[in-house]
Amino acid sequence: MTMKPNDYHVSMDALSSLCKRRGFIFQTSEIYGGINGFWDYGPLGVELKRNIKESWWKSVVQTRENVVGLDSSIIMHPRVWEASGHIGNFKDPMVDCRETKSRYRADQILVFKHKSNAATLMFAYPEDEAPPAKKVKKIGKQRADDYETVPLMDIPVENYDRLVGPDTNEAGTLTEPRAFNLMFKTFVGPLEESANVAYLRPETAQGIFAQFGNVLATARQKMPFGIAQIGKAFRNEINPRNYTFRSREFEQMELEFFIQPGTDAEWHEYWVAERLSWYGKVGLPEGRMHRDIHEGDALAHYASACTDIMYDFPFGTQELEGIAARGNFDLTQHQKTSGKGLEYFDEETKEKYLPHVIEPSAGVDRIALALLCEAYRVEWIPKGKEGGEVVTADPDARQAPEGYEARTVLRFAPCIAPYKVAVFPLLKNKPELVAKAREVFDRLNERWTCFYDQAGAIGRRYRRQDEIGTPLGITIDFDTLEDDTVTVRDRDTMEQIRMPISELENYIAERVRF
RNA sequence: GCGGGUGUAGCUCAGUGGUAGAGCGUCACGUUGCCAACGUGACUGUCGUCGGUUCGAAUCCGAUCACCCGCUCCA
Repeated sequence: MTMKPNDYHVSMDALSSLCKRRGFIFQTSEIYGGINGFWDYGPLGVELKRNIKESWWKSVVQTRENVVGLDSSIIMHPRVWEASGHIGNFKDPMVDCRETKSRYRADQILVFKHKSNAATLMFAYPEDEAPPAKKVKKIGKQRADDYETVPLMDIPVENYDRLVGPDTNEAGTLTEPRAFNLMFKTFVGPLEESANVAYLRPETAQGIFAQFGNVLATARQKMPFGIAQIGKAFRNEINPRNYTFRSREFEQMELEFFIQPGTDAEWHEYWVAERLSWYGKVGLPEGRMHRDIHEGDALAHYASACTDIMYDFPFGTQELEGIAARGNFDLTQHQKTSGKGLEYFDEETKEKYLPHVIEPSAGVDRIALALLCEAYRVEWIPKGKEGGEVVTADPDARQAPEGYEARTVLRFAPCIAPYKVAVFPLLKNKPELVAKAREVFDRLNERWTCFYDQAGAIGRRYRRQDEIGTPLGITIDFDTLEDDTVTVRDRDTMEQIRMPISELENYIAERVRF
């Protein structure tokens, strides 16, 4: 039997409904009405996330001699954020120019406007420059003598439509001033004083840079080598949206891979390829994955390359991971701000340098969401026992066509499925079957997450497991009592094979391997 | 942030001023020899929250919160 590819997009309503119903994802503190941008993972969701993180850790850290792990604290010294540029650039109200994409501090911008308050054009300019008298003449067709200077903050936002930005000749391109500090602020110690202000980290990366010296001194690593970290990060997003995609509290998996300066391009390419291969293994097909290569203006000023790994979500193609070549921007900043030397002495070349870094930075929650979107199918299967082709349901159709019935299934890659195996006695009122099933369950449960179920008809139990993505179902029947064989039912094909209990562990190990 | 929409049982939803409902699900018992069977019974609600109008509000009004859609935004 051939399966059609998942060539349609699940509706996010249907997905979030299933996630709630089956215990993957809940709204945080739901009984109090929830909070925008925060989500909880239920019993199945937490297993899914653990599998994603463990798979990443294994692939990036444990199977590599030259990558080590770190678990840094969420609250760090505030000067970390000064060094990284997270404080300073973003604590003041900013205005953006929609046309030139420039960003200005609103309190450093002045406005040249007509003294009479007439509805003529107004001209914004930086406070350290002279008023733009020429623009008044050329674009505004007015006399500069009739104009006066006022702070930008005094201009009502509703008049921005006749405000010309500093680097443009067109009116109405400036956004209203907005505070851009997206870091959560808190206080260390019981006194809420400004001296005690601290921040929840907006990324895990800076913990790695701040401990670069200690790891270098203790881990006996030589260039190139990496430091990896998985942990929570917090951003006070203006507008969380798309289910769990943009949350205010989220989990990152970040690697800082330190390299000799000049080898940036090759290592960047290497990690893009490594990471794409990992996405394939956890179940995101090539056809749904894209690289977004940042160039020119889209590149941060310190980066020499950045490739985003994108996935086709139902709500659009969105970033799962960014892989940036950040040069030595961060180590330079921390060295400067802390006054502590962070240079590396290369015994081979007898050179001392600040290593460059390649940073693959992935969002665990986004990957979990992508895996759920990808895995979710409603299939129409022929009624009756045998034959007929399974088709992927039209997502807009409300009912299966005549002769078919709907089946909801999460086709997770087995390595990330919350439960690997479900074990069923064929009938619950036959003590011999139940006893044997418990015996098989206990044995398998030592190695894998297993689910035992004896409630209801066997077909119903299979379907329940389909809906939570359990790849294998094992049924103990009367033949088992005779010859110690069981049926193993495949989630995707719904086909069954008969197998001795003694072979089960090898078979499962092979099927669920990463 | 702006505009529109929606909030009733775990899920999907009906209920337009007069005693809170259905299907599915969940659980128990019985039945059941492999793909959402059946029977009986049980569970679940401050009708998102707060306030107002009214003799009386799930229903009308206001505010607020959350979610969805479209813009916007996303170092």
